[in-house]
Amino acid sequence: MDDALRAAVGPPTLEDVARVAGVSRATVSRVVNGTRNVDPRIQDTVRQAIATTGYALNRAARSLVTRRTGNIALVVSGAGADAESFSAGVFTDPFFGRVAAGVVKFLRTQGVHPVLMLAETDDARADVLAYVRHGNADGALIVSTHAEDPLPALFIDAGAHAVLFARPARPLPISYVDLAHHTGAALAADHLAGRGRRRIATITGPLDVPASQDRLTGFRDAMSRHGYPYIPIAEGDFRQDGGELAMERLLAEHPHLDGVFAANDLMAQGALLTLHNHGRRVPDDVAVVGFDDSSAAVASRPQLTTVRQPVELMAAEMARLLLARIENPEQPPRSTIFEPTLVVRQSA
Amino acid sequence: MDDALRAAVGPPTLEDVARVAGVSRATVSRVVNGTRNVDPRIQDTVRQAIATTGYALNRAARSLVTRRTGNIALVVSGAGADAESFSAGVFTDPFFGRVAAGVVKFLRTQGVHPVLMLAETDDARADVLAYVRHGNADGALIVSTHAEDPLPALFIDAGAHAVLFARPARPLPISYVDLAHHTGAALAADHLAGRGRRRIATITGPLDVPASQDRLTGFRDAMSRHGYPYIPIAEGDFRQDGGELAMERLLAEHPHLDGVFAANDLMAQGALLTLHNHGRRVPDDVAVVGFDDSSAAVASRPQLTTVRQPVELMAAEMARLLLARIENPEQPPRSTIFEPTLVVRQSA
DNA sequence: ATGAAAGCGCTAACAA
DNA sequence: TTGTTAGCGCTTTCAT
Repeated sequence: MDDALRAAVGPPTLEDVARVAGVSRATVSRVVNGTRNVDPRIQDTVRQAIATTGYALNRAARSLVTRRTGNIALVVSGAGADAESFSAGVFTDPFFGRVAAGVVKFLRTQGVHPVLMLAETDDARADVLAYVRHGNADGALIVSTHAEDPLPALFIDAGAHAVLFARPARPLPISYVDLAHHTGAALAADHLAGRGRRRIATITGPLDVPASQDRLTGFRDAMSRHGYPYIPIAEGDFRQDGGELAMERLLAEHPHLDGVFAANDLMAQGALLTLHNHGRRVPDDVAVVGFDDSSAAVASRPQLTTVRQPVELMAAEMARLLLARIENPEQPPRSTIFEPTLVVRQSA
Repeated sequence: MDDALRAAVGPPTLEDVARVAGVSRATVSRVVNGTRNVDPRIQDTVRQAIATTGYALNRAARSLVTRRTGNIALVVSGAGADAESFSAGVFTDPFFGRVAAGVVKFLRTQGVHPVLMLAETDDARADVLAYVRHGNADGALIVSTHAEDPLPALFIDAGAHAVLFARPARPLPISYVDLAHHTGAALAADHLAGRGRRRIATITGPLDVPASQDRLTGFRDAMSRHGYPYIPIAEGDFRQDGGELAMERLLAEHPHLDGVFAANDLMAQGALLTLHNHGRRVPDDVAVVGFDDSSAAVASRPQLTTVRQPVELMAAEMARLLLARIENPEQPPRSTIFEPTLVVRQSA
């Protein structure tokens, strides 16, 4: 009778479980939260009661008192250039998909959930910041698409928790994960040199992005170790079109080149297209090495030899760093740098 | 003094705003929620106070009383085939990125936030269902990657709100958005026939997926209207590899074909590669039409003539349908079917 | 049109 | 080890 009434009223609460188990709300709460200091036999009783009532935690209620939500913001942030096309483009980039996959898979082992947010305008950035500042998420995972993204600084100023994917353009007291780009580029250089290539050029990413710079200097350093002090370069934009155009320029100025290192796979794919249009066979005439090991690497023909960036692992680590920070806010910013590996396929 | 104390204590609450504005909590709440019956002058005062205090709503507290979270689950659900590779692949598909973009952009106009979830195993599905059943999200947007996804039925049985992207394989009392695939395929057929192609074949998607079937029958119907009752087909898997292989088979059996309709752009891209390997020029020797107008359509060379699916709009509508359902749970399931358009580029 | 007050479900002192 | 109790910040009757 009483039970029937309750059933109609809503989902079971701690109170219901307590009544069924014949204990207090507090004890049930302790069991639910895995606190010690609860008699094993009572624990069993409580668990029984939880099962029979079909109890599930109300996160809003918990959140109200603990001031934790169990949610974190997964933010894709841009410099605010062309806001309209931004969202379409960024989510379509296979890179972001890998980040999302890595984050989701790690977070669910922790019972934490990612809230997807876009921060492509000043207003949107303010919203994101307000959202986490006001406790609607416990922190933010920020993936910036541009070098001068103001969002990380906003988070720092507000004292809100955040972890970045990739080192910020200017030093900031904030945690991030990144790749040893220098090492990765050296892997590419060694491979190209090892295949006997002598006239080697490189297509860089946008040079205001730290990763682009690091890949370029890493490549140059390694090549000069191999005895090639001068490396022709063409700046790209990390997109396929940019790769095509850059390759055109390189070919115009250096028609006899026999090796190219592109700073990401999308541009390498573009380079492949241009080379093909110019009748160059890959890898016979020109060897091409990409960077990332994204889906583009296996989608292109020939498939790309490329420097693998373990994006999913990096994303998981980013989430781990954030949760650690939330757990222990005193802890200073920490960063993790991952080591790249070379994946040899057909293009070089 | 009192203010300084408060500032150290935490973010401003309704109470703080009320004190500053010299009104009661209830009045501030009414202003915040846009309720009528508040004196315009008092509204102004309150808004002032909100601004000066930097007040922002605590969603957990609201959620506790309204039993709404303002969050919805954005679920990518698979049949559970190979759970491991699933997440990597699905988020990398440009299709999912477009859905996410459309959903995020629409939801933020409504002050609602999407929580990203993966449902690739039975356990994960149970988690997702429990999550929304227990009020941690107000409903779910489900994007299934396979025909026999059990998740929609689970939601229906549990009485939880959900809207699907694409009609389910077997009829279900649930809202969804979809495309007029039949019409889209006819667009492709008309275009191919209009270009004077006579020996036309098609690469289909997995034939247990409704969309694949609809595109196939739509294509056949239109072609027979053009006087071609027989159309060779090869079944693909909606991925590039599958397109390559299907094209191989088609070419082996019908070496003289001069037109191909692929049921999505990824497979069309694969077909392009195979055709190229066999020395066929596109569109001169063989015209190719894709489907989706995804990023692959502009990334391939030649760029694809394709049937455009307005995925972002469809995703936004999906979110709109869900919010409407949450607002008014009595309302029966509703579906919206979008019209495709033909985008003519270079491949046909 | 406004205010007073109850209470949403939970956690965390504090007592016992 | 367990129970009692006081809120967390908000919405929402019910009075006024």
